[in-house]
Amino acid sequence: MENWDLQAVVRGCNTDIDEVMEDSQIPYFFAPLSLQEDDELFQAYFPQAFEATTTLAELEELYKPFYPVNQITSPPTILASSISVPQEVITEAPKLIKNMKESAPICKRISRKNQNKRVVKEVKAEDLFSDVWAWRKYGQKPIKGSPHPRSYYRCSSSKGCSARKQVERSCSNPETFIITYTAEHNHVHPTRRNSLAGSTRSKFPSSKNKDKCSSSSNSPAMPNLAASIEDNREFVESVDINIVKEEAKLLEEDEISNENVVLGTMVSDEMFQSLEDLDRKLEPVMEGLFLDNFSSPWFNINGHSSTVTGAC
DNA sequence: CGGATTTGACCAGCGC
DNA sequence: GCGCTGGTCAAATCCG
Repeated sequence: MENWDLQAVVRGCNTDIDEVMEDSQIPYFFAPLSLQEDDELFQAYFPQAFEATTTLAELEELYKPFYPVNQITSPPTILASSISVPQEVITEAPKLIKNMKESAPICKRISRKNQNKRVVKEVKAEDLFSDVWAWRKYGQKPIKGSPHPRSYYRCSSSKGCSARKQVERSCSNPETFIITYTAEHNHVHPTRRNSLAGSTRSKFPSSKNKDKCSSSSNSPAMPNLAASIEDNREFVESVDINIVKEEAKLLEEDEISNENVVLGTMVSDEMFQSLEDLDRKLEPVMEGLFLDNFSSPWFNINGHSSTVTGAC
């Protein structure tokens, strides 16, 4: 939970927010706010989690930095005392958001060229290629400010597929990698994981490659190579047995990813689980909250006022 | 030999 | 307009 990389989330905040908000009916509360905004919004709605007492004037101050002034008639008035928040939410939520804030690296602007929807996942090294698609590497670039190069892959499962993914080692947690999926597959899932056939070179290198890669330990294509070779061998031996099981799992992950797209937020699996737990606990609270406050013009869900120009 | 990776060159968007 | 930077191309090379 504490190791997930907020770079992914932060980048997610920079996706085309207007587009996401237009495509969805998501209340603004769950829109991809910047971390600062998210923190402030949460603090505004759950002041008990931060302070014992909060005045309405202070609440208004908290709102100021992130609601678009020209859209606001009057910020929603919420009596802190009227909100009944479960104790565990009060204790867990601030930690979660605090972690988000603290571990958030410098926010990077999303690609200018590719404005397609993006999904970012943080995975461990052994899961780097554990999806049903076949990926062909077509480039690698050192990224300014990052000690690790970024690798570029395109889908080779089908000719003409525009799906791409970028793989970059996490700065905050070098044992994990940030995968950014760009564009969408224009074909169905392969019936079998044909990526196994096409990517053996990256997954299970020969001894020659081993030497080569051991000299460049930060090669994203060969993460933690020495340590994972044995794991990879075991993976090969068990893959036929596990392939159905794995694909089921991956399909499930795909669904989670799709959900992330809808939310316009990119989270690691651990993070997603935590957010889901938090969401479940908040659900009864938020239901009433939305009805009372989010139907007001202040939350212009479908308009174009949701452009966020916060800390990112 | 087919398909993969590597890597330098090139292109385009953005900020100054 | 220019430089920086990220993304892509494509030739060379590698591997099964």
